[in-house]
Formats: sequence, C-alpha cells, structure tokens
Amino acid sequence: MSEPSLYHVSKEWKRTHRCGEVRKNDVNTDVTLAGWVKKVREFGELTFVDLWDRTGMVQLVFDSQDSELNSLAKSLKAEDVIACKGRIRNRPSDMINRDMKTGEVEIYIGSFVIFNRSKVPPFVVSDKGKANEDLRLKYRYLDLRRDSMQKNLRLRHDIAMTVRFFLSKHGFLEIETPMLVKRTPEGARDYLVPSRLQAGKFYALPQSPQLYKQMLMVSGVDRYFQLARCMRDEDLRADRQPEHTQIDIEMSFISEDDIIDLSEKLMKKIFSEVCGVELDIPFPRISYKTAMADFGTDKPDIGIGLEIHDCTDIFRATGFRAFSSIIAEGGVVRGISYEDGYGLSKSQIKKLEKTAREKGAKGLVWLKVDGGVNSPIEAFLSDDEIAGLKREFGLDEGQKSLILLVAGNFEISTAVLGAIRKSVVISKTQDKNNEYHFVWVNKFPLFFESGEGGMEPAHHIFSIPLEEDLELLDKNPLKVRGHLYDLVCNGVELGSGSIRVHNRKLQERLLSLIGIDRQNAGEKFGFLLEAFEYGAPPHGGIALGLDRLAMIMGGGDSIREYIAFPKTQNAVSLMDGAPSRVEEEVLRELHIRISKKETEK
RNA sequence: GGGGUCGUAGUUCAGCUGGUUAGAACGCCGGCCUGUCACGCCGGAGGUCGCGAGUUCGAGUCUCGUCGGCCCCGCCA
Repeated sequence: MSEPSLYHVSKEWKRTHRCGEVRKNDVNTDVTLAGWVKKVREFGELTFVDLWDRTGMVQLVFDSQDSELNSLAKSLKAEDVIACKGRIRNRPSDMINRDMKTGEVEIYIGSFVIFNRSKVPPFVVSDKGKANEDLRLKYRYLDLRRDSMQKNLRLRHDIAMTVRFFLSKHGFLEIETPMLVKRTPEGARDYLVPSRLQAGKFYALPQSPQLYKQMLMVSGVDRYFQLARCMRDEDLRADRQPEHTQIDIEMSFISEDDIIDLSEKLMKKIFSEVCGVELDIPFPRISYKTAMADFGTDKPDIGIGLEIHDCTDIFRATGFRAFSSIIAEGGVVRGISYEDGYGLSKSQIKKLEKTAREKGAKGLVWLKVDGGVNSPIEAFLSDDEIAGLKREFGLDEGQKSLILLVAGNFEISTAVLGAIRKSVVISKTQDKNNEYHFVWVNKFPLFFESGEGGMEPAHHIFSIPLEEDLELLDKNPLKVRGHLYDLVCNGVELGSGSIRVHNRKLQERLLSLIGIDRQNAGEKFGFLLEAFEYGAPPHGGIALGLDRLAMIMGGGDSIREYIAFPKTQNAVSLMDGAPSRVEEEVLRELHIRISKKETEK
C-alpha cells in the first residue's frame, strides 16, 4: 500500500468479481475488486467506501485493526481509481440497504492499491448531481460515467446487437461501404475531404450509402445491411447531428409490402428484446395526402387525436367577412378541437396565435365552447355555424373544448394547424411513457415544387413511381406518387425508404425531370446507369435512424443523450475542440489556401 | 440567415421598480464521531456577476454590441 501511480493490473490485483455482482451467496469468499470511489463516509475508526464500476456499486468497510490501512482509506476521494482485496460478509440485518443490488453484503477490506487519484471533478459525477450540458460535453468522459449515460450506451448497444442478430438470421449480410465517396449534387450539403494525391479534387463524406447499396443489389448480394454513419453539413436540432447512424437495409426481388413487413418485425423484435414492450404489428398505414390533410405534417403523432377537420362548408354563408372573403376566393376554413385547451388563458392562446403567424396564417380564430360559446368573433357567428362546428368535431351538448380555426389556402391553413397541433402534442405526451404510436406514411409524391418553379425529388431521385401514376410522368409530374414510405413513431421520423428504379431509361427520365440532362447524368451517375444495363434486379430498402430509435426507446428529448460524443448546435465538439485550424504546411500539401478574411476571424 | 431563452462561488440556482458588505444548497478544506449509505455535528476557504462599450452620482440589475449553451424557423430525411 502506498501512494498511487505505477501499479498496473498484475496477476495479484486482477479482479475476481465486478462491483455490482457480489451477492449474498458469495458470503465468506475472498474477492478482488476494482473501480471508482464514489463516496467515503468516515466514523472515527470506521470508514465506508462506495466502490463503483459499470455493473453497479458495492460498499467497502475499513475498521481500526490496521490504522495505516484505515488512514489511507480516509484519504480516498470521489473518482479515485483503486483495486482492493477483502472478504464478502453479510451486513448486520438492520443495516441492509434495499436500494442497492449489493445492499445485503459488504466487503471487509484487507488491502488495496490506488491506481490513480482524481482531481475534484468539475461536477458531481452522479445522476443526483445536476450539470449543464456544455459542461457535460466538455468533460464527456466524466458524464458518461454516470449511471443514466451508461444505461443509454447499453441501450444503444442492445439495439445494435438485436438488429445484427435479427437481420443476419433473415439472410442479410453486413457490408461496409466507403467513407470517402464522390460528391453527389442532390440533397444536403456535403462534408468535403481534400485529396492530397489529386490536387484540387475532393472526396465527400457519405450522406448515406444509397448508391453503394444499390450497386450491391446489382452485385447479387440480395440482402444487405449496415449500421452506417451518415454525414450531413446542415444545421443541428435536438434530433439532428452532423453525423448519425442509420440501420441501412436493402433487398432484391421484393415489394413495398415486403420491406414494411420486415421493418415491422424488426421493430417488434427490438422493442421486445431490449425493453420488454410488445408492439402490435402491422402498424397502420396512411398516405402522405391523408397525413397532410388530417395532421398537417408528414410525420404525424397519431396517438392523441386532434385531427384537423375541414369546416369550409359550415361557413359557406357566414357573416364573418374574414372567412367569407377567403371562401369566395376558393380558400378553406380548417380547424381542430382541443378539449384540454379549454382551460388555456388568453396569454397561452396568444402564444398559439404567434405560432400560427410564424407559419404564415393571417390569424387564428378561437372559440371556447361549453353550454354556450366564448370567442372574439362570437358576434359574427350564427347558431347554425356553432352547432355545425360542434357536430363536425363530435362534441356533445355542453362538452368543453377550445376550437381553433384557420382560414386561407389549403396548404397554409393545414400547415399552421399542424404546427399548433405539434406544440400542443408535446405538452400532452410529455407525461406518457411506454406509449408508442407507430404509423407508416406512404405514397409520397415523387417530386415537390422547388423554389424556382422547377422540381426537386421528395426523397431522392432513385425511387420508382407507382404503376398507376406512370402515365402522369409526362403530363403532370408533380402528381406522380412513388413507392416511398416513412416510418413515424410519436411524431418522430424514424426511417424512410423506397422501391428503387432499376432501369436506365426510367432513371434517366426522372433525372431529366429535375433538370439533369443525359450528359450531366452520365457525369454524375454514370456508374449507376451503366450498372443498370448489366442485369440490375428490382430492389428497394429502408434506412432507420438508430440515434432517434434509441431516443424514443429511452424516453429522451435529444439524440445527444444517446451518442457517446455528440456535437453542440454549432457543430463543435467541446471536449476536443473540433473543428480546429490546421498548420499552413498541412494545407499546402492539400493544395488549399484559406482566404485572408477567414484567417483574421 | 432569423426568432426565443439562458450565462452570478467548483456545481445547481436565488438576487424585486438600479442603492452601498452579492446569498443558499451541494461540493471542497480542517476538526469530532464504530454502522453509515443524500450520514451527522462544529469551523473555514471560495466571486473579473461570460466579455466589451454606454446610460447613471451609482449597474449583477437598464441599453447596445459580442461570445458561448439550449429550443425553434429557414435548411435538412
């Protein structure tokens, strides 16, 4: 026994048990344990030390028999790393700690070594000690030592292992695809990697392995999966990091139903194995059109009611000018009935109005209905109109509710109500756990209108149109729907996929619709198009967000809690300081010069 | 690019319409204690109020700018 440092884990100090694993039936065995000191409690000649490792905590006891041992024990501090030898013994019956797995026993210590002393940590390394996220990120290695974070790491591992086992059993091969790839023009901004050997050229980090997994299908791999890192240089959110992990799946000779079926079974397996929740499959499926009309979003939380209703017909003959003029111009009046919102104060309703305006509404009309009605536009409303609203929303006589109405064109009024619904849903679902409302959203349009009057792919340009919409491709491409499907859970987009194009002509046609002509297509996707000419099987797949899945299963609010080393909203790693400047010399080798303006910052 | 919010002791926070000595709890340091496990008791140290300007007799508090964390819009599957 002496002051720390150069001890290594020799045979002598090799541990025989883990801290959280000593139990009553091990009593009287001699053990060697190692771990982190969490707490020292002194009582004169008696000292207790809580020793922790990933498996749990156990109490060590030192007493006066050996005063040197005891005084060294008293010098122990939180987060010191030690190994110790002792005998497991029962605690006195009235001293059993029911809150600890190991609380029936304790280790009577004969000797110990200190591998390393810890400075006083910047925050208390325990779930009981609060710490702000920036501090936690800077000292992530301490943060991860907390039980809640260890639990999150374990959760993620369990999901990953279940995925690997399940897919492997179903005939899928796990295949790695390159991290240094060719930049593709569509989609998110790329992270670029300069090439040293090819002056002036760049690799991109993959936004997803999309093209590679399609090539693997052409290769006859038949069933592929990968836990793939995907990099996107876009702004961050609670559920968006610059790098995230997808459970990436691709299959040959299958239909949309096959992929949905497999995904459902995978989800069921994961929830069952990892957290003992039995999901009901199949999940409901709704079309994109229905999702937008009824929920105002393509990732609806379907578990909490609040569907958007069309109330235009109720107000056809209204005396309320704001509505009548919009209806006359071909607009609509849409609304939701928010029963829990009846008690909202004026200022809380004001906040909803603000949300509405942010999303482009001219205003938000609200009515509190019960036996009567209370609304700023009460004077303009007829009894028929009020009765009509109650009928539309299925409200019984005297039933209380807050009805919110938005008038305008269909898209805006629906989007506004969707946004309001989302802000309301968050507070509604916060106190619920273990409730998972899965839904498939499918039949997405293949294209959306882009800002400049052109078109851009809704998902990506490799998805196949629905058979019945093929003829619209020439006449009205915006009306063409595709074999595209998103998996949504509690309002979070967990994954999306599609059946792919496997025919060169069709692929070229789709590319030309978004302004990529033949020559251009050859430069950018030539290898894909060429591959399609050498026997490409029909194929399709899906990619499920591992980080988001972990977040939902863990009940968290941010995927950062489920990523070992995440970045801040400014895409900075507070722990290691990435990104950073690099030496001039390094840049020169990469044929890069930073403009002066940026250097001065 | 834009909106919101936060920044005070090592940590988490309080600090009113500006007012003279900036507090609490936990942590830390010293002492006492043989059954604690959120131990208890006694004592102590610890502050560039994010940073920079401005208003004022006087700024933690008000104004502007700036930096950083978080939430959101845009953006992004």
